[in-house]
Amino acid sequence: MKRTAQDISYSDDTAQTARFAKALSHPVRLTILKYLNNQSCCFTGDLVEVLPMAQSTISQHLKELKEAGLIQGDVNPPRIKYCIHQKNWNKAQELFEVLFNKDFDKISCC
Amino acid sequence: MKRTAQDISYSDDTAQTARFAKALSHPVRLTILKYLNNQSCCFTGDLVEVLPMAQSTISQHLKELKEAGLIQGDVNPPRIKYCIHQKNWNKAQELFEVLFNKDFDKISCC
DNA sequence: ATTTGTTATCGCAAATATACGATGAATAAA
DNA sequence: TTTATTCATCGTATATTTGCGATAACAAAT
Repeated sequence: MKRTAQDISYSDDTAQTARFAKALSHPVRLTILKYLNNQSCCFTGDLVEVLPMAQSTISQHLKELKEAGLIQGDVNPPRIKYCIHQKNWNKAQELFEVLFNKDFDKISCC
Repeated sequence: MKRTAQDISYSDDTAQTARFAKALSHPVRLTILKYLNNQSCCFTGDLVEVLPMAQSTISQHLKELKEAGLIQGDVNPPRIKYCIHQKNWNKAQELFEVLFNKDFDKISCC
């Protein structure tokens, strides 16, 4: 019985890092995150004004960021206020730090 | 004349960060990078032994990592030695650091 | 109860990503 | 020259992503 890619199970950290990276892999989502991280929380409508794309498209990107855990939305009728999900944002930062951290005993060969 | 998502041009850093993030967004590629970063350079065959997937699939992931600039391959007939592309790897680290870095004048509202 | 403002979701089309087996290319060894 | 080894590339099938317009959902105001 042959093993294929479907059988692979990755460590929690690897899977989580990949999930975060995927959320960060689109320039629109990066723009949204930078906006939230640097300026303030905002409403969907604020982003619709800034970004030249359909409202439905932006809403979809927000959904992906929310599902990845990087942002959170608080109902503030009739609007929804989006903010960085600080705890998960910190976790993502930590995972990327670990990823880029060389082990001290790395063997260099090139 | 309507503006759509196709018209958007992003800053170099945003585009580059997105490209790096996309390369990091698959657990197999993360596994390869961790392997290279923590242990040593390696040949494609080493990865084929470690990862339970088709050789062609692994080769494809290596190609994507190479195209993203995160690794480099040195011909070492009949094999190819893959290593982290240190300069671009450092650049990626820097871009993610900037991404997660809060500006000091951030306005907190939630 | 109806209307308004805001945002999410649906349905679709096009593009991209993922994985595989089969084949090709290149070099070293026989 | 042939063979063996190693790795890339091709062709293909399936799944996921991206983007849009249209529509639904929901609370607040009228």
